[in-house]
Amino acid sequence: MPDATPPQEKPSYKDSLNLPKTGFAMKANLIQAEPQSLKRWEESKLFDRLQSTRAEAEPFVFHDGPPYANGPIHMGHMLNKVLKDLVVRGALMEGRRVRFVPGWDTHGLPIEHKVMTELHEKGKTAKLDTLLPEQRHMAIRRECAAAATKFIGLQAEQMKRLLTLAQYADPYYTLMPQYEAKTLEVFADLIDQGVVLRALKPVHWSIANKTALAEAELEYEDREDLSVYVDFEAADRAKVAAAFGLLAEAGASDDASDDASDDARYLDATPSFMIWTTTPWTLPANLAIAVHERARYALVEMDGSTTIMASALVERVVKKAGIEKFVVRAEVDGAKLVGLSYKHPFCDRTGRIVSADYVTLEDGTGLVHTAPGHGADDYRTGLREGLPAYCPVREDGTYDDSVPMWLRGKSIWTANAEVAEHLRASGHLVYDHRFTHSYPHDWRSKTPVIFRATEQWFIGVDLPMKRDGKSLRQRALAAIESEVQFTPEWGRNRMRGMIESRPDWCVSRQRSWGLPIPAFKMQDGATFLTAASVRAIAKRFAEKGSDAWFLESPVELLSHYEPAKDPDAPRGLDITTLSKLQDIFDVWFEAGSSWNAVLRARGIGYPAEIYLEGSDQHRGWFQLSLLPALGATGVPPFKRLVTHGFIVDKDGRKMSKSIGNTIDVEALLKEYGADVCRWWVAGIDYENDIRADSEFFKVAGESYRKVRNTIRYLLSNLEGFDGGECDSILSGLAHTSIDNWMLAQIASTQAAVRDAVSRCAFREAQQAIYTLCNDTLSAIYCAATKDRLYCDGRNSPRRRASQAAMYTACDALCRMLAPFLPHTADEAFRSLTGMDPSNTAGSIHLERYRTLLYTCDPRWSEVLALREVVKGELEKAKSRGIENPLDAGVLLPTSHHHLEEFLADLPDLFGVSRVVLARDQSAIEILDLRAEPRCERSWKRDGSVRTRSDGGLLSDRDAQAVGLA
RNA sequence: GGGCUAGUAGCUCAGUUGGCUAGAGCACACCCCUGAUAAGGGUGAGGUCGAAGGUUCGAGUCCUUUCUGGCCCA
Repeated sequence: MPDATPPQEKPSYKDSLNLPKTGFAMKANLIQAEPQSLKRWEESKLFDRLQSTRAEAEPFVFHDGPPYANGPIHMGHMLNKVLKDLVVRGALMEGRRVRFVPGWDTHGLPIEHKVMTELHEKGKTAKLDTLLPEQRHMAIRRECAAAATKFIGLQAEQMKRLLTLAQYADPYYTLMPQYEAKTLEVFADLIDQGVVLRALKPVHWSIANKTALAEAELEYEDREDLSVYVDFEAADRAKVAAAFGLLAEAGASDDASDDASDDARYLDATPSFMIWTTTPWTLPANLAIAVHERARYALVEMDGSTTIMASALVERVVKKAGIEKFVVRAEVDGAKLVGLSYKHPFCDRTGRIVSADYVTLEDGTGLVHTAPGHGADDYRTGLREGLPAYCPVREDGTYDDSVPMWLRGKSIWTANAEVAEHLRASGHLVYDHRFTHSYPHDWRSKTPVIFRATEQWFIGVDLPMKRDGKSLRQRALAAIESEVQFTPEWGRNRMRGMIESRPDWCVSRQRSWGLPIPAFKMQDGATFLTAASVRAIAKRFAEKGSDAWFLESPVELLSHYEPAKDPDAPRGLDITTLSKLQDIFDVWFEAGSSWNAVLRARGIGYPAEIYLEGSDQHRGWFQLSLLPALGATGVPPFKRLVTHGFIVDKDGRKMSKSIGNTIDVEALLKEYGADVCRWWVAGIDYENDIRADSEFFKVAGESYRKVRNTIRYLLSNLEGFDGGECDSILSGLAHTSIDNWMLAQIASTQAAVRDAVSRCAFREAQQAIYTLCNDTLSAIYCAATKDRLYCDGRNSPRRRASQAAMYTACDALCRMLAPFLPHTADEAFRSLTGMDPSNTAGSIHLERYRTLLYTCDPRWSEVLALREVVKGELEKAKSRGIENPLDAGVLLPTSHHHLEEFLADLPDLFGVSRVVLARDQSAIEILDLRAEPRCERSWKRDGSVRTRSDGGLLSDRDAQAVGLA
């Protein structure tokens, strides 16, 4: 049955309210909107305008470490680039002039190896090998340059998509002629300081291709080799005896008795040191035997000979050699053996026992054959012991004339057996056998690789520099100690340790894809390289690029060189007879010269305030920038080093493609947008490992939405409000008003954010902003002022004051958020200031922080504490049926009467209808107002509600607002 | 194997020089609001501080050992 009487028409006041309204959408739609912001900034030349409008501003020198251009960006790049952008944009908001030039590392083996692999797969390497060396270099270099350029383009687009602000129109690449020239100038400065030297160092060497190889070019394959146990006769029996606490021979001691039992005290045969090696061909280069100082060594008598080896290995060795009887005469720590000497079994020299901590007791004899010219460990030991990197093997794998006659000119591979036979014949061979092991091979020729000492260029870290006689190591340690700040602080220890223990820096490589070391060979075989000649070549490279090294003659290359003006020019120098050497620089030397090639060459400033990279760069870019810079300028290139950790998966394990736990940056950007990704980065504790999982970005997205919604709410209450009126309205604000309290919170938060950002404590800044949005604004201020904004007359002073406060808050929030959320902050700012879409020039990113001087009454902490207590009481009152706070009133006891000045705002602050300072009240009491009339417009029961002339139940305030006095 | 570093609620993190019942936020549960509404507010539960031992009146904090990760070397 249809209802006969229609529902009674009640007066509806909804239309008379000032309800929120804004064009700022709740849904961010970042995926579509961000590219539009990006386009607007690009078209309005935001970066350029920031340079020109701040020409006079205090510069902030910040420098980009060049990532390697060999693939799309990954999570590590995203982390690094966003952190850097927070630094850049943070400084911009402080009003600084920031010219951040993005850079790329373009030379080096990874690209060359990739290119060579591709050429190999296409069957083009054979053709390459038919070319003359310089043509071959050029062919490879052209391919490498194309590959590097391709990846730079890809990475730059991805970095821009992360909304990072940098001089993308004019980046730096290490392959640019100007950059190459500036790198050479650093090298020339180091030559001037006297720290560049040429010395031997073992490298992986392919005999088949007569070339040095890098680790990445090795393939490990099984190979059968000859393994030999060899006795090296001690040079001085007495000293060995003494080391083992024995006497050298019977009667050597005056007080020796004739007692036959004392035979045990005598060592009457000359003992040998037994070594083991799987490369008998390196025995001619043996210069030392290494022992471990803390390992035990035994003096063993067996089959008529006396031999020294590690105690732990005696049984195994004896068993292998098939020796039946043996006696351990004495034992001693390796430390006691250090310094003893021995006779080389077939070369006319003695060697000595040295200490090395890489000696293990897993294989062999515990005494390690050491040939500094043929092994990496051996070389290091040799450096420490002052032994030369002696290498009697020529580049074709044959011995030179420094070895005994019977080996000269022989190939090392045939020498393996011959050496063993020779040792057997002379009685030095204890045991030999053939065995199969994993051995490095040249990836191209598939032939076994050897370690062979070759001439290399070094930067000596212990040589005194001309400037002040200090070495690079001394200067670097001093800089780390007191001239550079570290974030986190432990970076200082880490880097100090690395500098203390680092060897000379080998800066030469035998490759194609890199900056040539501009050294020449003179007719007499001497090397020609002076500071002046390097500077002359630098000029030439600046004009022609470093390809000139492979395309031009020495005369052309040295066209800017004037021997007469070069005090270091060698006597009898004849440029026309020079030949070019073919080494290139370690890519780290190029990257490590960027402070000169970018900061100084472009007039940006020196040194940089901050270098910010992953913690792996303590050994990499940081250290290898510090050393050249200290050499060339005497001053560290950075005032502060900030490092971040590595991205690991949600279980804390490193990300790798093979495990399949990587996160694709491109996919993240497509799903969440850059602002959310940046919000995630801003919130992480970047100093340590950073766990990442796609789920975490959902959380960041939620947090972002909270901030966005708070801004949206502020904007929605500012419809038609003119921000220009803020100052005049707020100047009359009562010190005890909630508006003033909120503005004081904005001011202190902004101060905290600025401080945190300047310290790169982005997480701290982000949390302060989030708390401001979530607590101060959303939960407290906006909830409290909702009533006056909605229900007061549109132009009531109370409403206008809150609008002015909200405008100021929103404006400040945009500025605080600008570094973190470049798109959202700009979108909000443009909405706040009423910018037309056609206005493409205006942007938050041209602004800076505004000084906010608001402070609030100190009693506010009491008021807020009271609010917490009241919330608790209201919660309890729910059990009495008072579930809606607007059904409640609050009686405040006498003890709170000193808060009378705050009374006007207290009902709104508590969310209740009425607050009364009661007389003779001892405790807070919640009043049940449900029996009182409820205003049909504001839903408050404030005691003034009564029926008005239109028939509606309204409070006085609401009646006035709708014009019903 | 060495240097540096981390391990606190399901998750992300705070916890000054050792000092009250170890704090936030998110997520979760319950409630309110329905005039920020694919929003907003309130309340609550949740931790033997990686493990073991030690110093101390008292240890998340200091010492030793150890386990599990990370970066860089070897």
